[in-house]
Amino acid sequence: MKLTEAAVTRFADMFAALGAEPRLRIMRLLLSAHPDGLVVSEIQAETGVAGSTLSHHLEKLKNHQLVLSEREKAFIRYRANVDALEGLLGFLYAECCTRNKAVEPRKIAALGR
Amino acid sequence: MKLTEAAVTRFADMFAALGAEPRLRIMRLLLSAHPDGLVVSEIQAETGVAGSTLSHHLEKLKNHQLVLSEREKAFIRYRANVDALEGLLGFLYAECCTRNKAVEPRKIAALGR
DNA sequence: ACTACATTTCGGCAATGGTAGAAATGTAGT
DNA sequence: ACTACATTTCTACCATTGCCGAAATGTAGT
Repeated sequence: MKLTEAAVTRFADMFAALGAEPRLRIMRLLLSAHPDGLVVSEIQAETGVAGSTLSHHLEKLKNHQLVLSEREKAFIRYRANVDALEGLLGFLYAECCTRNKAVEPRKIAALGR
Repeated sequence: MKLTEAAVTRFADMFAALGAEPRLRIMRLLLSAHPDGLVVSEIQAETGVAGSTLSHHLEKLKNHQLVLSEREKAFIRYRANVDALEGLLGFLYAECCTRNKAVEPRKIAALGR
């Protein structure tokens, strides 16, 4: 269970990366084009955001493993990292309902004092 | 398909709500205690965050439908809104690979690569 | 009504994040 | 080498957000 300590931070960052409208749009765009992906100029044409802004968003998505990129001649192709997405979405439910009926509320409340 | 215009904003906000470490912790805590949920003081005891801070986080989660709350005597009980979560997680993949299945001569020709 | 407790609201501060123009870097074709 | 194009870095600005102590509000028991 100690694994989750660091994991929570990592996954929170991944959720945050998806938590900005332009980036969520980009993510869905890349998913719709999966597994081929798209090059930056294509993404820019569809989203209409400034190049520098787009680059920052892509960098953030990449830093948090949500997308992968590779050079392709003069272009750079981005694609969704579906494995990382699976892990992210699964994380939330990982311990779902594990406490069911296991502990009595009063005892937990009393722990803080 | 233009449903997604407004939806992207809404879901981005939901992802953003999960994109802060304390809130992700709270969310997982509530999920682990699902469907019973927890009252605020219990959440506070486990997370250790200041009461006012916790209240803000819970408010944000609630505003974006990620949690539900109801009064229970002097306490307020929060529980995870699993339906909303389902919708959120499903949203990402909603149009996954849709471009792939569209018949495009160029892509079909390139399949051999 | 008084008291104790649970939770939220208020006020303000420090840090982060989104944005985009301009300049820099990388890549390919001629 | 020169030119055109794709993408990123630099820089700066403005808005948002997380944080918490103190005060206010709500709730129940006596």
